[in-house]
Formats: sequence, C-alpha cells, structure tokens
Amino acid sequence: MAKVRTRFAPSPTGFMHLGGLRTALYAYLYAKHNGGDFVLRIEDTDKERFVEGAMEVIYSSLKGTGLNYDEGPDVGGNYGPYIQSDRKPIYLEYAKKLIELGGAYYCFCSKERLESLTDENGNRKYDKHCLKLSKEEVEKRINSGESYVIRQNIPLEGKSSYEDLIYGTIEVDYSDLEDNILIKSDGMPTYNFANVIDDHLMGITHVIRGTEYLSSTPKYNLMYDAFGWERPVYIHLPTIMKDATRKLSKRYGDANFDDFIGKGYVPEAILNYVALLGWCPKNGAEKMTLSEMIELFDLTGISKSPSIFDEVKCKWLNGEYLKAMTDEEFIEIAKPFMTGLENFNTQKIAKLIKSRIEILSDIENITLFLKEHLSFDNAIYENKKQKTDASLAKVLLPKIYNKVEEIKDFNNDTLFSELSLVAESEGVKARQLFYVMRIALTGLEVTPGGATEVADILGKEETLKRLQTAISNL
RNA sequence: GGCCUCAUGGUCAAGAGGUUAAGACGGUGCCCUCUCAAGGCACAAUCAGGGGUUCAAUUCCCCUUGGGGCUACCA
Repeated sequence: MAKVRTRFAPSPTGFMHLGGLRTALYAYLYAKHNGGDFVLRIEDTDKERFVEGAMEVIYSSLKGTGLNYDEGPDVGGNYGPYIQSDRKPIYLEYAKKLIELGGAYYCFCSKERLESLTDENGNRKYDKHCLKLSKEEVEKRINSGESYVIRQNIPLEGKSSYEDLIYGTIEVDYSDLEDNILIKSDGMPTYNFANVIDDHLMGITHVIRGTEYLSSTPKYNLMYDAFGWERPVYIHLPTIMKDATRKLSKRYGDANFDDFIGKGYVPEAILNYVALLGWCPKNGAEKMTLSEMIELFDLTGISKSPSIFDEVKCKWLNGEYLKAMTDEEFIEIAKPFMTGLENFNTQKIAKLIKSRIEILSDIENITLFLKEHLSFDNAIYENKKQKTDASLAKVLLPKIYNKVEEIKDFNNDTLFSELSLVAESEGVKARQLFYVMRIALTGLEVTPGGATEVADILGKEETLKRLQTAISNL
C-alpha cells in the first residue's frame, strides 16, 4: 500500500482558527499513526483576502502545538511549490487539459447576464450558455482580449456517489450541482479546482477536511475521473460550534488560537481539548500528549455530529496542564502574566496559585491583594462558621502583631507554629486566629493560601504594616 | 426553497438489538483543611417525537421535528 500522505490546506486569513487547528491535528494524527507524511499547503488563490503576515501565523501555531509538517512552504519538499499562488501556471495547464477532455469549457458571460439567470426565489444556476461556443469563436474572443473564466462541465443527468470514511456513502444528483468556475478571470484557480490538482500532484492519499465539502466532493470526483486519476480517500469532519446554532467565529475571539494563548492557555492544552471535540479515543483518555494521541488515533472514534466548544472544560484542562508543571516550568510561562509582582518571591507565589488558577490571565486578579493592601469593611471579620467577628479581631490582632514582631526566623512554618501557640493561650481555635489575621492582611474573605502563607510572601515588614493598619481601623 | 448531513444528561461523549445506559467538565453534598483551591468520596441529570421490524429497541428502517453544511470569479 502506498505511503499515507495527508495535508492541511488553510487559506492565509491572518489567524489560526481552532476548527482549522483540529483539522490539522487529525490530518497530522492520521498520517503519523500510519507512518505517513503530513503536508502543509497554503491556499491563497483569493487575492482579495490576502493578509500580511498570515502565513507566519500558520507556521508558528502549527509548530507551537507540535504539529510539525514534513513538507511545506518554509520547510520544502519534493512536491512544491506549496503555496498555490506560486503554482498558478500549473492550474491553467490542467484546466486546458480538462477542456480537451470535455470536463470544462470557457465562459465569457457578463456579470449582468449571470444575474439575469436568478429566479424568483433568488436562486441561480448557470445555464451552460457558453458550452455551445465553437472552438473557433472561443479562440477569436480570447485573442481579442475578452475576459473569460473556465467552468466545470457537469453532466445534466445521472448521479455520483462516493464513500466517506466517517459519513459513509454520499450520493448526489449531478442536476443539483452547478458548472462552477474553475479558473477565475484573473487566471487564478478557485478552491474547487486547485484542491483537486494539488491533492493529486502532491500525492495526497487521504483528504481530511470539514463537512462543508461533503456535498461538493462529487464535483471533485468528476475531475479525478476525467483526468483518469485515482480518487483520494475522503474523511470529512464535523464542525466545531460556539453554541447550538453558531460556529466558532473569529469576530468574537472564540475561534482564534492566538487569543487563547493571549489569555494564558498553553498550546498543549488547547490542542488536547480540541482533539476531544469530535473524537474519543478507545481507552477513554482525556488528557493526552501529542504522541499518545498519535498512538491512539483511530477513525472509528470520530463522531458525525457537530460539537460545541466548551470553554469551561477547556479551562479545566488547561488547569490540569498547569498543575502538572514543575514550579520552574510554571514560573517560566507565567512570568509575562506576573507584572507588578517583581518584588515578591515568585517561587512562593507560584506554589500558592498554581492549583488555584486555570488560565494564566487569572493571575492578575488572584494576586491583586499582594500588590496593595485592599481596604475593607470590618464586617467581613464576621464568619459564622468560624465564629469570628470584628471584636475577636480586636483582641487577637494586637497579640498577633506582637508575636510577629518578635519572630526572627520569619517564615511560614515558624509563623504557623508560633501563632498557633498564641491562639492556644488566648483560648481560641487556631483557625479563628488565622482567619482574622488573613482578613486583616488581605482584606479578602477568600485568598490563595492561608494567613501565614500570605504573610510569608508579604514579608515581615509589610505584614506588620498591614496588621497595624487593620488594628487602627478597628 | 433545493440538495447533503446530523440527533444519548447543561456540555464533551462511551455504548450496544436484551446493560443498573460508561467516563469527563459543570452542578450539589460530604470529607480533608489556617479561608479558597487542589485532593478524596457521594449524589442529581441523557437515549427529540411518532410510526414500523422484532420475543425484545435508545441501538435497525421510515416519517416528523430540530440543528449544521452547500447552493460565490470564498475557501
């Protein structure tokens, strides 16, 4: 059997769509699981949509998630060029061949005439008007400089069927298909044509793409057949949705890979989460490394129905990745999100927050109380479960202050044991003492870490200062 | 509108003609605990509706309903 070759063929829109990322991932996994090659091809045949720097975004997100392609524009390969605009002459050559084979024809129809074909329901179907043109007339009009397109010649009758590995047999009547444009008037191919030519020329054995092509695939098969080429195996993937009725969109920032990175997601977690949307490994694993995914990947685990992207679960998974990191790894990636905390011991902060955040951008809020002593209402000393209130704080806080002041070896363990003794001599539970102390220190009812852990990070001086402030506010 | 396609808890989903219908996120409760997380334990929650086929359908078939896609000189 021939070596498996899959491809990811995005158009350079300027951002990596999470749906596209999943398509890339599955194409990569399928190739790698079967010992094959994964190819990157850029589909930039629409000049209107060209975006500066868009290709670099594609390269970097693919590499950043570990989806290393064996061939592509920036890595080379034996089937190049890998950017469609660089392949322009190839398409015209094959289009002419297809015309000779009867699978396509020149069309000179004006925009106006095309529009006049629209029926009362707003539907339009090209009427093969230019198919009747003689070879001589076509030549004459082309030579006179008239603008033209090349259309696919789809049979008026009959039907086409093919096997999709996910969806099974797909059958479409030719009469439901239109004579689409293959070569635009600017000489560039449309997707409809370029994907066929390139997939064949690049030796792609398995075409893995979204379901938007499920019903137009018969058109492509018509061309494979006309050229006498072997059809690829088709694997169409269900859509990833934002909710029950909407797709993930760039506009709302719910589809852009880079936006997620910006929010403090790690690439591995995003890739892992996205892998789970539409695929369930046989062993039911949820948290997987890329190599585990390669190992486990199989088509039977792919579902047919669209799945909704759940950011809550994606966050959870990201949190799992953060928790699995060593403190050093965590600090390394968290640094950009720890602005304003330079004066503190980041090692200690990292220990406290690692299991309490899900995405790195949570750091800002969760550490706010370190940067400033937040003002608070003394009413929050009151906690029914702990049996604490402001009056208890009033008696405890000065004792705490005195003890803290005399501690020379200022650290969490010492603070904890020394202050526990204070609680004992005051006849209160240690937890009560720590509760009011923590409120006094942070102004918050809920904080990452307990009173002594917070104090340890704040340092002796700041701790005393904050205690003093809290006491005088009582 | 036409064509293609999909349908298990709130979400991701496993599953199979006969099961107590997995698991995960989220939710709730309990334990642990210097608050909160983390961790541990437990609980609630699903086969869209209607017809068939069958001894037996959530599973197979049909219809309805609902969702998605295509119907561009976008991909």
